[in-house]
Amino acid sequence: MEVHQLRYFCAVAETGSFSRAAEQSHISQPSLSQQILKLEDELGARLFDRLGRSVRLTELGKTFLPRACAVLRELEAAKGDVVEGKEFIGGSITVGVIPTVAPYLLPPRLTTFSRKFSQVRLTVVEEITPVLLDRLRSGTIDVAILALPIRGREFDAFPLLTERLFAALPKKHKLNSRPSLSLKDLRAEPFLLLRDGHCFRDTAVAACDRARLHPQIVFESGQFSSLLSMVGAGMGVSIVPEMAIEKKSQCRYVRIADDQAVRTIGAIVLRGRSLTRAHRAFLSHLREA
Amino acid sequence: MEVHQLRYFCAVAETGSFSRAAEQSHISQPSLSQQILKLEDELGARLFDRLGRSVRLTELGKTFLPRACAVLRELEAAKGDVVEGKEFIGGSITVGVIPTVAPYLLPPRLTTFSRKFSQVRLTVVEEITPVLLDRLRSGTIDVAILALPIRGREFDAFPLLTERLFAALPKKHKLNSRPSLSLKDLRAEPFLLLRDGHCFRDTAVAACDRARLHPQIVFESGQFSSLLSMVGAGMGVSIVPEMAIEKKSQCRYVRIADDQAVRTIGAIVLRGRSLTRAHRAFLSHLREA
DNA sequence: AACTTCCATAGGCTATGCCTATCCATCGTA
DNA sequence: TACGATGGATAGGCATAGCCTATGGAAGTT
Repeated sequence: MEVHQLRYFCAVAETGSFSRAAEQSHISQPSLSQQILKLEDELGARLFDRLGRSVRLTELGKTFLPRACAVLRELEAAKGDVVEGKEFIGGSITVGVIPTVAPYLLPPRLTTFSRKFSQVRLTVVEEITPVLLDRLRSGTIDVAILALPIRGREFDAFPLLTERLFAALPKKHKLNSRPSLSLKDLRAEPFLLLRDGHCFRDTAVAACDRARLHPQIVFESGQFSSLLSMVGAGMGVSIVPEMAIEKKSQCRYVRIADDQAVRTIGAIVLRGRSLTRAHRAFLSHLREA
Repeated sequence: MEVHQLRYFCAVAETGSFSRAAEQSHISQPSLSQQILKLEDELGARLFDRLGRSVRLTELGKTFLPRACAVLRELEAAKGDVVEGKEFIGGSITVGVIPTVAPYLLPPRLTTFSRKFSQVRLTVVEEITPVLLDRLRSGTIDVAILALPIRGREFDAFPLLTERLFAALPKKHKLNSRPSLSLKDLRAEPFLLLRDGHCFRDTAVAACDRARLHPQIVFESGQFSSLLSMVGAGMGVSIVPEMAIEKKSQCRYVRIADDQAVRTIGAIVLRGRSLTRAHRAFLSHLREA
């Protein structure tokens, strides 16, 4: 039983004539005849009485007609749903962010996005990178915003911005006046760093490694604001990305003059996943803003 | 969008794998792949995300799945309806009868039929032959019971019985003692006949014509019982079919010795009309009884 | 009786769905 | 890192099935 057979059947039922139905269906009368015959064959019963003059539904045809119509209606509805679904910018997006980005980059962009696409329900979760990657794989988040690069070809990445790293120094530190400094200059300083698991800790440690620096770590925290408070209190120095700089804190910030002392923030999605219009809108909004 | 594509789509959604779905659908994996691709192409969007390991429905696929299932369900329902409808001996039959048969032949057979096939709703209408033919054509009755033959190849006929004609005579008529008589013997008698339009009038008149008899008609009625009452009252003679003989009436009946003085009762249906099982059961019941 | 109308049949062509073989990417494992 | 296993996509060939035109045959019309 094929869709076109049902179409032809309904056309004949509607017009009361094979010829008319064929015309309406844009096929030749014999072709339509064949398909009706075939349908009747499969059902094992006649659907029409062929009287000399006209054609009339049999009892069975009468019971079959609404069924056939229902199938065609359902089909149209299905197609319509898809088209609509494609046009529609809405639905929900769940975005995951690493903690060292969450407070700085996202809030303003989320509000402008939500204003622009009020149909889209945004959910944000804050997790460290490996958790985000797992959640991308399992589909519990759609997009992750984190530090690039991510190894492997498992994800598609969209870089958003690259920021320099800064040394955070106590207010009265002797290096404060310098426009920039090398990490080597911090050799003697006690360090405050993010806790293990935070990718920016790795970024900072990598930068130190390149400078042959093996810092003594005197404090660890899960968030920059704690580190900066401690730095302001004179416990030591730290390394922070540009976006973490708090103007009104007790710290001073000096740019680190190392071309590799940067971090790149980007959005990634699971490679091969099809993106809804909402997803795409979100990604391009992130890039524009 | 074809039915088999929807089937494959549902199979993939169910099994979460093209290969598994292909196996379940008894086709090769490439064939299934092709059809899914084609479906996606027509819809203009991906229905599945092909991740390395497994396959997952896209947002669009998720909305499409229940639709596709609905179509398939409707289709099954339609098919089921037809099969059921074929098995079922029921529904309704409307049968038309001419007035000169209605009171005699039908009642006993209808009751036995209704007892046997209690699911079938029987309706009877009493009309003269041309009206019955029209109603067969228009489909407002399914079967007509009337005097054969019917001219033309417009109908299919099922002869039921052939009955002799009898002369109905007043109780004290001189011809009463004869075992049979010729119409010529009635040359002198005043005649009572059915009204014009009743086919049996034509049958009787034709018989008279063959006997070179041009009867003087003194009474006309639409039913035999009126004629017979009048005959009993001595108004004249009449011609009646065997089934119209009323044993307890004031008349005497003498067989007419003319091989052509018969009438054949039969059932007819519109040629080319498909008959339901109920129709066929009714026709064969008429013949058996 | 010729003509028209309408559905069915016949024969040929093309498109399409299915097949096997193969490719390519991913994933698990030595 | 390299290799084999798994799973989907691609390529090419074949058979079916739907469509076409031409024709047949029955019924109704002029």
